[in-house]
Amino acid sequence: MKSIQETAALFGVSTRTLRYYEEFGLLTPGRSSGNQRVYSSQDAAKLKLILRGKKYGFSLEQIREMVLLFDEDRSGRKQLERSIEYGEKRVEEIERSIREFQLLKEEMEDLLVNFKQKLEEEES
Amino acid sequence: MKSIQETAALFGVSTRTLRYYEEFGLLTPGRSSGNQRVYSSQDAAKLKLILRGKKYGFSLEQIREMVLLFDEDRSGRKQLERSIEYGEKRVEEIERSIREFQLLKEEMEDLLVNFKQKLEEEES
DNA sequence: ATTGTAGTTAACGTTAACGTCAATGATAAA
DNA sequence: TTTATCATTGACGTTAACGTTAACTACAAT
Repeated sequence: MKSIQETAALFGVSTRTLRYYEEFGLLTPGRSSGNQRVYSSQDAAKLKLILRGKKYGFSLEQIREMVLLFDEDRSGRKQLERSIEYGEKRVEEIERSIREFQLLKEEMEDLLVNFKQKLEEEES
Repeated sequence: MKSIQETAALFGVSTRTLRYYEEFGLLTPGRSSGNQRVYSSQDAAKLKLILRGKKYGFSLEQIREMVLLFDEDRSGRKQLERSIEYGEKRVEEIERSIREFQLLKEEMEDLLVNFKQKLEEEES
């Protein structure tokens, strides 16, 4: 159980960010007797996923959908099945992303080879 | 040589976007006798790179740096060498991105396995 | 020559994802 | 118990990447 400051420092984000994520419905830390936010390790795990998503350009809206997957409060089996289905779709999307990233990499490598050839031409 | 409309339609962006990219210094199409923008195939190739970058969450600022790599007007050898160095750095960054994406994928797959186990437990 | 569509610049509007106060309440240290 | 932090909820400010509108010009077709 950590305070908002500790959690923010631990993940390198601002406290405002944590409050915003809560306001946005992404994170729902508990409250102390004096109404102060307390972050469990569950919350931390969730935050880790959120930040990983952010790192790769997903919007908070998309992340919300992804994170809802990992909430325990799914009601019943149908919900669970739909969650799995949705999760598998996401994995496919990520696989597609990886492939396209690889393409981007290859394109850049090709262009670099061109550049190097130009350098060698100048040499002679 | 295409008009702004044709180019925009071809790439699925708005004309405003093309004008903004120019204003931002990313794209520099030629002008017709009547001062209207004309896009060459070179411009189109550049635009393609820009959009690919965007797709993966790079900012226009970062893209500007990347795209400058591919401009022909590099002055002299030193510039070319620096371009290559910078390009190789980018490739490394992309490789790192790919690795982390793969991690994200694996994490999600693990979570899906957990979900499925829960489903099976309910079954019994 | 006129009409309709597409183009131009300039300027203000918009949304996401926070940053930054301000006014006030909670907690820990002396 | 006072003081110094740290917390809370508004509310307004900010930046990137365009959208939208206005007032005007170019061009293609009839």
